[in-house]
Amino acid sequence: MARLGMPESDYPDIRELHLFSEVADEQFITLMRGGYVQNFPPRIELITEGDSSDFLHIVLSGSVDLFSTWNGRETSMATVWPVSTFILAATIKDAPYLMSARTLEKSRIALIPSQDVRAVFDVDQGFARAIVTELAQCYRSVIKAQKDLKLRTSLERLANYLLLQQRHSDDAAEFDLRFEKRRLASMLGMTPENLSRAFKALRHYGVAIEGNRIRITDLEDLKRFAKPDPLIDDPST
Amino acid sequence: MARLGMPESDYPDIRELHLFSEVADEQFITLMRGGYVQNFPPRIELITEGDSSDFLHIVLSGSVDLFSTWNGRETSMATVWPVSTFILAATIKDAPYLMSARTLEKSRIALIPSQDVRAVFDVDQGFARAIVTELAQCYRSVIKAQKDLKLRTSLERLANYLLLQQRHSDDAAEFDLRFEKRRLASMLGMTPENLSRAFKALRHYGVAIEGNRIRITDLEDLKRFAKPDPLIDDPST
DNA sequence: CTGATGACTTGATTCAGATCAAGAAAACAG
DNA sequence: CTGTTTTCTTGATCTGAATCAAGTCATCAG
Repeated sequence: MARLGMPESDYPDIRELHLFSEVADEQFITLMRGGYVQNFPPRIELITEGDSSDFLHIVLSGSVDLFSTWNGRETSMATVWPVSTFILAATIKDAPYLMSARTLEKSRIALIPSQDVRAVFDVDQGFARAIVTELAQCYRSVIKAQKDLKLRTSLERLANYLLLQQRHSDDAAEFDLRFEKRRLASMLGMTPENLSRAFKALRHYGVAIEGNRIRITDLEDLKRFAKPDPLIDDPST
Repeated sequence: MARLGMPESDYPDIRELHLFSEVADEQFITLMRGGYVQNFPPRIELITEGDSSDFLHIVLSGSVDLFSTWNGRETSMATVWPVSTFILAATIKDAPYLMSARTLEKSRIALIPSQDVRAVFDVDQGFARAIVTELAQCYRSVIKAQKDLKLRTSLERLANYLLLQQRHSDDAAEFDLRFEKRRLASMLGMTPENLSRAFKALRHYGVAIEGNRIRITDLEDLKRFAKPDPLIDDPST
């Protein structure tokens, strides 16, 4: 299934990533030649927390769930969409993964040996700079997630999630959820049962739901309840 | 109170930070000359979330609480001890602070203009590399905190916190808490009342408390309950 | 020493959210 | 299409933790 060397047809997508856009051609080719690409079925565990970080992973299509476990419990930490990388920090530090990863759906994943990444990082300043920006971005994302979790109730988290999804759908009044509800629940740090009840509760604040379809009937009302804050909800800052 | 240019007596402490150890002498001097040092009384707000990041901060003595607020609620995110920096990510990205900071006690803080940091970052490869390691470290710390929060009850968090503090005290059976209990509570994501009850509950697992003094009477018992995990509790990995 | 202030504890109550249990709806295989 | 499996919903109950209220203890200024 796997074969060494990335198909050249995948180069452009990866090259467009902020992380690789400033790498010198020569180094970029080196990275690509050393890596490979695999297609995975849904629900395959790609990495397990605690393992050493042998590869930087890039999601080319599909989606990946980053999750963690302790003492028999499990929680979703983040979802990775194409095209982006994950476990960059472990790769750079040459430290064990803190999270496990599994495909949510059929996914195409590029794998680049961690030692190649570290080697290019040492010689290519454009790459080093991009890594800094990426890591700073990742750090800030987790801080925002932490604030969301510590400062808000689950109902407030859901309300803000819906506002974000609406912006993501070009501010359309109607849009579909991007996940299964059970996974959305885990992402928001709640149980499926509770999510179901939360959707019902949001009817009072201008949200109508039918199956996977969300309709925002009163945006102002929802915003008044959700109190979105760029320092928590804006992924770009 | 403030005056431009860092006192040279502070150079060595800062130079020893991993972040600055690989910077070329010339650049280091530039950074130090552009910065300054201030002594702050306890409970002074140093930065406010949302403000633009004008300075990289370094705690030289004392300690600093990083906290966040939303909708009238407040939570402690982390505590910074000497000698280390904070809000590096915001400085690098030239983005607004995501957290506020206040001194916990009388503290000596160095301030280095963010634009200087970014400028040196662009020209000094050793500095860039150190920043990457530092950011990766910060990122992983927050991930661990997130796991602690999502996967454990408050009692479990306290138990693991005590184990960590014990290691920090050279594995002594007795040691003192480093904070006020009310702040410890906020750090652990619980109320002071609840912390008080939690300490009592841990008596059943080999912990004796009297005032600020903790005595671990049965380490094995406590470990059995706390189930410490290096992927959550070990700050070094 | 004495009173005042703030930190800490303790108990009673409330609340958000988890768990348990069962049914409804949707997805899917044969 | 039909039976099976899985997801989703709904209701009842339980639990961890917050809140409210009152008291104790320690610290410190006068």
